[in-house]
Formats: sequence, structure tokens, C-alpha cells
Amino acid sequence: MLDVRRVRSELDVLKAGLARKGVDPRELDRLAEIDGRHRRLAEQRDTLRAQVKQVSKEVGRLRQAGDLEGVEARMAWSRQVGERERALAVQADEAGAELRDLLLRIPNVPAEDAPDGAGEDDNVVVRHAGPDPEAYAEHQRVPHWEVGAALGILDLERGAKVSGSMFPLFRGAGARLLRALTSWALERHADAFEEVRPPSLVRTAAMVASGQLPKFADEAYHLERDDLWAIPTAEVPLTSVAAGEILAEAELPMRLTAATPCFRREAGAAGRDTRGLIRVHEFDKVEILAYATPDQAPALLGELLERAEALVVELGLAYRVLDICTGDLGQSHARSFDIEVYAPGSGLWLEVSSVSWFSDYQARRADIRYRRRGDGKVEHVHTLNGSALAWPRIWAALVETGRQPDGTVAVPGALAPWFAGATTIGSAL
RNA sequence: GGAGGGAUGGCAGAGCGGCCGAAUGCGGAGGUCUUGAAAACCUCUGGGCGUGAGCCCCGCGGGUUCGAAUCCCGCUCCCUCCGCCA
Repeated sequence: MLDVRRVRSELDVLKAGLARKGVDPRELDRLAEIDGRHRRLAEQRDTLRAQVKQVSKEVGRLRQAGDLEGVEARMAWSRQVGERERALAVQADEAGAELRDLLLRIPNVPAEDAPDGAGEDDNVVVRHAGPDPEAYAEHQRVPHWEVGAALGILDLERGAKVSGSMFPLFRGAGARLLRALTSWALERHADAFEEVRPPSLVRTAAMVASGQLPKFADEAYHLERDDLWAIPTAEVPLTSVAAGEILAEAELPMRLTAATPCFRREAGAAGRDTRGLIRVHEFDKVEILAYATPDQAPALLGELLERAEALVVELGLAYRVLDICTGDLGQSHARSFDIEVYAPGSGLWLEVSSVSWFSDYQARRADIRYRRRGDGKVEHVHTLNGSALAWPRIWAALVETGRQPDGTVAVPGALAPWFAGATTIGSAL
């Protein structure tokens, strides 16, 4: 969430910044109004409270001295003031709750250098590598759901039987391919990232901290009986690892990586891209995440993007990198880059990674701070994260790109250690 | 799931309803001394809100009271034992 103090000191700057995300400036006026009301009430409450405290101390003293009349008089007075104090406290709390609720819904300010734009059509392609979409051969023009069914490595019907549509079931070499991707990616990040295996079910507080709640509750699976949420991404548990803590600057940047299942209801996307693996309710993903000082953040954003990109390159996929425009940035995001791979059989660019910088927006929600080395001051960290990578869409692109004239699929060289000598899927395995 | 015990500052650990935002020890920072270091001694050392007076925070949320770290209720987490279990 935003720093309320900025609402007081640089309201116009915030309005201008958030206007780039399409936020109505009147939202901020409302925020300023509630903040002012809250502060006035709190001040009045504190004044009364100070009086009660002072008089209460006198009561103690007078009782020691044996002045029972003085005690009675002050207790009566204090009772009255206390009543007014409680009434004001209720009002102040209401205003405080309203303020917090609004604050949790107002998006992060985009970074200066994020490109302007209204929506996804205005995202900027900053890099493009690999064959052009037209350059693929005819045998690569088969969609992955057909390739997968023909080779017996993807069984969407059985997945649907067990859990419903958009719950894929991988078999044989198809399942092995997913496992290989996860192991390989974790090992590729092991040089600088601590591997974590976090819980996949989290408390409401964790969902609020990273920004999924309160706004996007419909997108997440909620286990009502236990009041737990199925994580939509490892970002959620990893961001809350340091929640409520004050880290030492020497610990930063703290880099974490995790492979987890991800669950998404896709409530807003009913009927769109439902074919094959393009949009599913459950998928596996390796996430990389960092806590950093504000100074470290820009370099880390580049580092995370490089890592995600390197994986796509090693898998031999055509891809492009998009600089996400202000109108398409997520609520918590200050800056994001997406990586899309080309799937020649489906004829689609598929988003397989989103690398983002959240400035101190998530850290404020999660209350993650660090103590500066020099002056010992405490301030919020910056958080950054990225997928590296999301596997079902990679699986789709890999199967389509690697399809050979005989219908088998070539195993990417990077994954050879997991395929026991086999170089193709479909023949031997 | 059942029974009991616990939660206090970076850590350990005191705390009678009022003089407790909190003793003491350790740790950390600075200083004196020293050629340097150690030891010793001295000082400082939680977070948040507020322009300020001041206010809030002793796991979290309520309550009792003139006044709550301290009493009452609910919740969470940790430990021990029993049950169940991959």
C-alpha cells in the first residue's frame, strides 16, 4: 500500500502517477479526506486519554496520602472524561478502518520509466529472439493437445474426469518432462537463490500482504472450513516469509526460489483460451524472489529478468520480452516485464514469465523492514519477483516446437539428464 | 481430536492493579585506558503515530477498572503427554 504521509505531502504527484494507471484522482481526494478526519479524531482522543492517565496517577498518590475525598472527586471526573474518550476512540477506529480499507485497494504508483499505455495492446516489445512465427515447418504446426493425445503424454479427458476442465493430467514422458523442468530450473538458480518449499495453503494475511486480497478474492480458491487460501503463485508465501520482521542490511538482497503448485479460479476468463494447457486451474511454477534495499532493486529487476530469459533461451524457444505499460500493470506492480514464448502449433504467444518490481508496496502491507547500515534507520524493503518459469505453457511450446516429421518430440538438451539417454518423446519411452 | 504448561526488548530472564515502555544479565555501538589487543570502567542501545504537548505497542482481539504487562473472556502460536496418521 501507499505511504499515507505521501498523501499529505505530495498528493498531486500521487494523482499524476496513478492517473497513468487509470486511477480516478477523486479516489485520492477521498483518501486525503478520510486521513484528515482520522487524524483529527485521534488527536482529540489522545488529549482526553492523556488527562485520564494523569488523573489516574493522582488517584494513586492521594490514596497513599489518605485523602479519600480527593480520590473520590478525581475518580468521578475521570469516569466522565473516560466516557467521552471511549466515544471518540470508537469514531477514530472507524475512520482508521475505513482508511486502511481504501489504502489496501489503491494500486501502486508505476515507475517513472514504465511505458504509458491504456492496456495490453500498448505493451512494448523490447527484445525478440528465435525464429519468426512464419518460419516454422509444417510438422511443427500441430497444437500441443493433439500432440499430447497422440503420444499419450497429456490426458485432458481424464484430468477433467477427476477434477473438471482446465485441470490437466500429464502421463509418462509428459509428466517426466514437467518434473525435469522443475528440477532443472531449481538447479539453475541454486548459485544465488536459497531453495524454499513453502506451504501451498496460506492465511488471509499472506494473501493481503502480496496484494491478492481484498480486491481479487474471486480469483483464488478459498477453503472455507479452515479459512485458508490455495496459493495462486509462490510469490504469496515467499513474500510473507519475512513479514513483520526487521532485517539487517547485510542480509539484503535476500534471494529465494521455490517450486510450487499454483491455483487460479480464472473466474474472469470463462471461455477464453480454454483449449489445451493455455489456461488451467492448477499448474506448477518455479518462482524467484528477492527482498532488497531501494538502491539494490533496479539491478535485481534486471537480474531476475536475465535469469528467466536465460531459461527460455536454453530450452531453444522463440520468445519476446514485453515492457508492460502503465495501463496493464498489476495493482501491486511498479514495473513489469513479461516473457512470451511462441507456440507454433497453437499459433500463439504465451506468457510464461512475469518479472516485477513492487517498490515498497508489498513490504508496507507485509510490514517488512530493514535497518540501514550507516545511520541505523529502519525503512521498508523493496520486493521483486519473477516466474522462472511457469511450466504448462512451456510444455506446450516445447512439444509444438520440438515436434519432428515422424510425430515424435525432441527432448531439449538441457533436460537430457532426466531422460536417461532418450532424445525423443514418443518412440522409446 | 483430548489434557496440561507457556508467549515480556536482538537473546536470556524479572515483573505487587498505580512511581513499568518495563529490573538484571548477555549481545551490539561509542568512549577512557593501551604501542596494539584483551581485561576493566563509563555512556548509549526496541518499534510506530503526531509539527508539538503527547499517544500507542509486553503474542492478537475484546472486557473489567479512575488506572491493566499484571484480573476476566475469545483467538493464534509454541512446548509436554495421550489418540490418530504419510
